[in-house]
Amino acid sequence: MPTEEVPPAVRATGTRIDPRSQGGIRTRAAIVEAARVILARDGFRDARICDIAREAGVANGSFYTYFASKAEVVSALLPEIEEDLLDPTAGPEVKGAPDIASRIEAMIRAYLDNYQRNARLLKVLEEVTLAEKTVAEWRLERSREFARRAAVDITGWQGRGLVDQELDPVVTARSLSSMVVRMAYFVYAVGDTIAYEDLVANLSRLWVNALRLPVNAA
Amino acid sequence: MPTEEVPPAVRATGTRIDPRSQGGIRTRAAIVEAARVILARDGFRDARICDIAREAGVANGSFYTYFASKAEVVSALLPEIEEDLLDPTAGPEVKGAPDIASRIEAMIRAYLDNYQRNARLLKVLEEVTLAEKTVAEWRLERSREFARRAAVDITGWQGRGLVDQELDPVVTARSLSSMVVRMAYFVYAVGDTIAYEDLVANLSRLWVNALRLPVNAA
Amino acid sequence: MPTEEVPPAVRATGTRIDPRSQGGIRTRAAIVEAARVILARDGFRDARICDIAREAGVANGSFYTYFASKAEVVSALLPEIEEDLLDPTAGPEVKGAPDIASRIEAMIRAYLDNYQRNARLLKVLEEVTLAEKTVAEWRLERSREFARRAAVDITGWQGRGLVDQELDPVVTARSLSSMVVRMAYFVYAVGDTIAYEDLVANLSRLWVNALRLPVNAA
Amino acid sequence: MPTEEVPPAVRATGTRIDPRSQGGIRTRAAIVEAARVILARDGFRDARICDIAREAGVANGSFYTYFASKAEVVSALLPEIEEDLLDPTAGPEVKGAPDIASRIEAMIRAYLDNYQRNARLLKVLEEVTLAEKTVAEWRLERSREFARRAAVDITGWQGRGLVDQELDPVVTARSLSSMVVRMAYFVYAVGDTIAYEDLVANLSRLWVNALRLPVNAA
DNA sequence: TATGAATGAGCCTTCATTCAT
DNA sequence: CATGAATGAAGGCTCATTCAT
Repeated sequence: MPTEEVPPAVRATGTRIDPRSQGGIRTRAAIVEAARVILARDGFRDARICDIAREAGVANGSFYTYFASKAEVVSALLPEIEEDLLDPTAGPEVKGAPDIASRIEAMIRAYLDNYQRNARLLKVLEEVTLAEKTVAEWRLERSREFARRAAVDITGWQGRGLVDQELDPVVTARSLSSMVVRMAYFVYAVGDTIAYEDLVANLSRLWVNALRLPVNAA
Repeated sequence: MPTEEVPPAVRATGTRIDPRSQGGIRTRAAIVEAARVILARDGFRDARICDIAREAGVANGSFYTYFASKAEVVSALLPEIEEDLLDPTAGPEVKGAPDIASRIEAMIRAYLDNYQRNARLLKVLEEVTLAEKTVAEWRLERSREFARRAAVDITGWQGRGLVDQELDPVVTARSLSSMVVRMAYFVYAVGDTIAYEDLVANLSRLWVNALRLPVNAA
Repeated sequence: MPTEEVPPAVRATGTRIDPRSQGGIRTRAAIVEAARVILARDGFRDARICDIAREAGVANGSFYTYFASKAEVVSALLPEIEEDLLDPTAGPEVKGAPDIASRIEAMIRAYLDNYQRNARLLKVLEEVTLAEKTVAEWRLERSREFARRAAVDITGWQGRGLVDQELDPVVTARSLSSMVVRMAYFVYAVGDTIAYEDLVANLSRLWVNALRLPVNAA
Repeated sequence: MPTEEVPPAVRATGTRIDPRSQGGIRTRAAIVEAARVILARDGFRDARICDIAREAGVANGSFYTYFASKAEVVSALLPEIEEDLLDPTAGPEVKGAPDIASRIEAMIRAYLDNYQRNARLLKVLEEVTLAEKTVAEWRLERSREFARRAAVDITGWQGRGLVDQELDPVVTARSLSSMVVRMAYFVYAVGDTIAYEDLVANLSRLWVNALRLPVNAA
């Protein structure tokens, strides 16, 4: 038990470097990529630092040159996941849809497709969210941001009399998104079996109904 | 180590007793109750067998007289959680509501209240679901069962022309439930801040809208 | 990096057992004895827990059943060293001396002899004192206690007009003891070479002179 | 790992440069100064090479351009400490004292003052002495040298009949110095509390008494 | 000479699980 | 059935040291 005034944790080797050299950048990237692979394979809890290091082709200690913990390397992975998750909304299919209902369907479809592609990693994200407050907060912020943007649309539609005026745009956006997220989680992460087209059709219709959108509103 | 690859050597000896003596029953119950306390306090990952044993006031080894692992004691906790979760649906407020919309609101209210009361444990449930296939399956089954029951209602309403005919009753029930579950999770487990009444009002209206229920249908 | 409110250190497995069973007592004793051997051999810094465990003939983890750290096992060793150190003062040779000067010489002789016997361990003690505040405090307290007792003698002698009235009994006791301790350290721990009898003769004479004790005062 | 058993593989490459360029000299000096700061802050064991390097504003590897180990940089610090420690003896107050007793008191005062100023570093010195044979030897040599010089005085005084003829000048010098050193260590490094003036007065009187110096001998 | 990332041996520590009493 | 000490595999993490640039 350390008796010194300054507890070790304070002096901790917490200072991880921000690579300056070319090699450093490459190594860091290799570790992040390896983490993606190992985390997808083993999940957060069962992923071992040494496996990530080996997968990255670096020494055990090199992991700690760039990250202080497993949680931290996940944080580094987050922005990539973020891009993945946000792209759908802005994808060409969504924008090109002729009416709002079609856009909603395209968005749901894009979300589910993306979830399916990244199911392993998104399950890990779920796991880390539970374990790491910082990640939970990041994720909450992302959700809110996403909801805020969706809320802008909803508010616009409300202004045009297309959507139930009594709904709170932000809570509605969060709720309907949650519905999609959760169903994607059940189907792709937990293993529920629902036919893809049934799922898309129902979720889309539930969105449209829930908003009270006229069928062909554009 | 991924759940599905546990080498035999590590796997617990398996044969756990089903207590016959009075003392045995009491001991087992003490352990289950202690597990509830410790899991709520520390979460699944951080809960230690020895802490549970101490909390139960029994020796370390006694845990293994009744359970082969942490996951197993959680399984023993499951029925209690199940009751908690299912009670709401059948609560007097739900049954006594004058119309369907009120019943839905009462149900959502009951669910949220219950979630709030058991937030810690439900967060653990989330955690274990991620970690333990058996629990994930149990939970999936519970969700389906719940959805099946809700689907019966929906189907009935569809038969009476009260609800959108195009919705698949089962997928719809699962989706709308997921929406509530997820929002409860965000608000009570992750820490999002949404005013309770706003949440209830919106979720209720989204349910009703999504089903296309006429306002005063009973 | 743990994100939980309660830092791990607080929930730490700090609770080490106080052995209840016969076997437990024996094991603990074996570890303490092994620690004595290994510490004497390697010093505090270089002593490894695993070496102590092996020397004790127990598993690595068993060390932690009884002690939370190397420092803690040293603390367990302390009382034994204490006895060693205090015995001299009360030894038969000291008590049986015909006059005060002889008693002082006997005491110094006893102290040096004891130091020589335990040189390795006392060097370790020196090391731990520097590294562990708790041990430093324990040692300081021991020194003071020792000085307090010596001060009683000095005060008595002052009362009888045998000793320089201007000396502060406590500071004097501490200073003269320090002189002996330090010389013992130099000769037996650091490796200085001074003939034993020269050392005893000089230290004794310095004590007597310093106190201004008449040669044959009894 | 005990100092004397360092396996060749672990031993540093050895050949360190003796800087010829201006820059080299400055870099080396920066490292030494940084070592002084970090060692004073963290102690020998807890001081890390990388911290010293950072403090010096040089790269990690640059440390090894000039020093093969932590112990070696301490050796480089030694001469500075030496100066600090020896200066007192030669300080103006000591030389200017009217009689021997006053000189002794001035010397003790100077020593304590200096110890207080450098307490942190002197504690480190204590630590390194325990850990590094070479430093222990250096220090022993310094002590002897100091004692030798003091012994010259004592011998002189004996020749003039001012001092107890039975004392061995060298052992006496070492012993009385040890007394002062140890008390300084206790008060300034370990944290004992003795009023400064009491300490000075007692130590001075003990010196004078121990030598049997007539009060006003000059 | 300076740089700073890479290395990896090595020690610490935990805790699920067993088993003799 | 209860006890509680013993076990030891497993992984985390550090940091002195090297070496290519």
